[in-house]
Amino acid sequence: MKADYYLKRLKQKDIKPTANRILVLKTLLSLSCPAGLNDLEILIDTMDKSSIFRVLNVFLEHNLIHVIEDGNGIHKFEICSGEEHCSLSDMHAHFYCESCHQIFCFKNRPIPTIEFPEGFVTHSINYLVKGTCPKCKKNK
Amino acid sequence: MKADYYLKRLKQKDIKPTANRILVLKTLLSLSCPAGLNDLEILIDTMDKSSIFRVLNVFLEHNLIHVIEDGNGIHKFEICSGEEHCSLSDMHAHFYCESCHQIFCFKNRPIPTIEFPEGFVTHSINYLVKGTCPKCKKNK
DNA sequence: GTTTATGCAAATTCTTTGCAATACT
DNA sequence: AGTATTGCAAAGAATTTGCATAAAC
Repeated sequence: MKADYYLKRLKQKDIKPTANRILVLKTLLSLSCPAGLNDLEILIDTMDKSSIFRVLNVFLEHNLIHVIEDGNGIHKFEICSGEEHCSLSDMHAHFYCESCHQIFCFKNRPIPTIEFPEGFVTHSINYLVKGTCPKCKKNK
Repeated sequence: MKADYYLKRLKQKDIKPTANRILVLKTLLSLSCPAGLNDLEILIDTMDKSSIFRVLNVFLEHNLIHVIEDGNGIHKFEICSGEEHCSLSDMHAHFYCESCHQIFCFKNRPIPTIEFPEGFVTHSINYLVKGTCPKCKKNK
């Protein structure tokens, strides 16, 4: 049944379900934080990094995941929460701790939107706050 | 007089003014968009890339500039607008065109802030909207 | 049997560092 | 002289591509 769920998510976005794609999806779903390519390579030791990379690209193109950039120019990938459509209201704020380099998701905090001039079409929004997390604040 | 202005900006942030630093500052001030290391290297052909890199780092440490990440994990640097202090209210929204890869600054649009739980200390905020700019929208 | 996906290796791109030479005070 | 800055070269880190093999339909 869990397996069915993965298939469903992939089929929903018109992604042909291969073993590797299911594996990547499963791994992303198991995490509470966005994961980078490196993180995924460590978590999935049966797959080559380039294969993970290509699977992520397929996921991106089909709007199953989206990218956020952590504070260091590294791409982190995150499953779109809405099963149906990865909408703007889906996007939430992230907090990057400059001390421990961890990313925190604030799913309950939708990103406030801004009005742009005529002609600018918004696809996605990154709202990243950089600072110090409670843990690192204590240890100082 | 203009030259004095550069010196003033550097001195304000306790940065020893060298010829190269003035050059980088001058270049950054001449641009309306955040510039990446590569852009700067092209614009400043008298300086080695590593020197520009190190100057930027000095500027960062002294809060003369801040980084924003464009949509592709590339660091773009931008002068803090306030001469006195690079505050949160200084930060503004950016728009990244996924088609022509250009970054647009919306200096008049301050970033709406979000409440984080107790203990999270905010240093800076990146608000990056990705989408299609008016020009690229037309050419499609 | 044709198309699609995968793994390996290597190329690219961007960032960062070591070190010797230069400039500054 | 002594410290800080710079340029060159090369190392690192992350991403991306070419190509031959393997899997799927």
